[in-house]
Amino acid sequence: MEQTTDKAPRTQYHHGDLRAHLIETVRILVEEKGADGFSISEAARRAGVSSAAPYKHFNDRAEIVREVAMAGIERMRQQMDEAAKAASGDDLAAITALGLLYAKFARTEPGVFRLMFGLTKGHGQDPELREKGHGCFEIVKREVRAVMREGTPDAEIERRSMMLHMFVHGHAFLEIDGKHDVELTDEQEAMIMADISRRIIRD
Amino acid sequence: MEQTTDKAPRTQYHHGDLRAHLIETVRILVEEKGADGFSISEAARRAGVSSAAPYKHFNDRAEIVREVAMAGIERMRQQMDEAAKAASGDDLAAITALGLLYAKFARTEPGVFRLMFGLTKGHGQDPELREKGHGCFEIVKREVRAVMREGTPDAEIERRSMMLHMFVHGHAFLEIDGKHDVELTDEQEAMIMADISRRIIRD
DNA sequence: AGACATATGTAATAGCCACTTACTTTGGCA
DNA sequence: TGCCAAAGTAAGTGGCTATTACATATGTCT
Repeated sequence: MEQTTDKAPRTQYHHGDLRAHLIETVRILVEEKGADGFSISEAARRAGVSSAAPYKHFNDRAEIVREVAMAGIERMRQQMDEAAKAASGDDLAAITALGLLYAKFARTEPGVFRLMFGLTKGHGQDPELREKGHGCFEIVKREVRAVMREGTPDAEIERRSMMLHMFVHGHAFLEIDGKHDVELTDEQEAMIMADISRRIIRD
Repeated sequence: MEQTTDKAPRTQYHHGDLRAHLIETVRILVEEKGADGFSISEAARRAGVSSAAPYKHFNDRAEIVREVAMAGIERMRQQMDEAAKAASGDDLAAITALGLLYAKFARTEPGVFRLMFGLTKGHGQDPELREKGHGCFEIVKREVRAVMREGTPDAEIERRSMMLHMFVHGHAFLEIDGKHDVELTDEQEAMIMADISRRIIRD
């Protein structure tokens, strides 16, 4: 029925769902070769279409990559939702779990993870990307509020949540960029994440 | 005497010091347009030489960019040295100052800062870059050791230093990528940096 | 001083890429 | 059934990386 095999030519003139297929192909290429290590022509070849075909579905290269980044944020938000739900209530467990998930996502999809952040100049201004990122941060704030004493002002919730985000964000990037002096085992990472959660949340 | 003006053709056949001039030109281009927003041809045009000239001094594009990143790390290390020296002894002041400097460097030279880290696939494996980065981290560890009680094991110094690095690294990237929900004033940043230093160092 | 080797420049070129234009095929719907 | 819009193709433009063959300057040795 569907022709999704890489590099194989189609039997039908029309692809079926070239747009979605290209986004997935580019996602794979981003992981294989990095965000700037592949060409749209290459993605088209893998999809079995001409190099002009992608431009029937996207204005330019940046738009395809942007879709891959958006899908990545969406994926992360879902995983964060699940992780928070699974550990909610247990004091700092949910916050620690969210931090570990952030790092795990970065390790699992380093290419897409990089895309979700440093993409390009002006990338941070894209309102849709911003909103999706905001959605992830809301999950963190919700869990932070849950473990802080009642009456804590919003600004303080925001401040603690930001501090947590800064930490896990730096950890994730240092790890996928191979900048850690010493590699952490999973246990050490879990210990550090629980430790920093306590240090940041508790007075 | 010297012809360094952009886009102007030289009067001499030989440039004088094209290698250094190109590194500086590329540094500027990296800040203006991002690491992948410019071409070596463009740098050559700005330097007033043919598009083939750069390849007399560098094997490929990546090598030029690498030199720019290296110079950036070196610049940051010098600034860290000064910052640590200026505040040393004052309990957590030196550590806070180092954190603030990290963020300030990222704001001042975001293009080069990105280069120094996420550059490309396999970038983290470059031994010379790693060693230079190591030099920066040694400054942090030295200051951490200075404020922790005597007899603290190396592993614990390393652990606290890593935690500090993770935090400031995440803060720097979230800021230059425009991902902070709310912008921090300089005062708020200084407060947060002092706060996290205390939280991470103190038991 | 003269001559040669080497360093450093240029022009021309190959191969790839992003993106456009003009044309073709196909599927859906009136 | 016939027609139109959607989605494909082939061919072309201009730019980029990198190479090759060639030109010119620099310095060193006698």
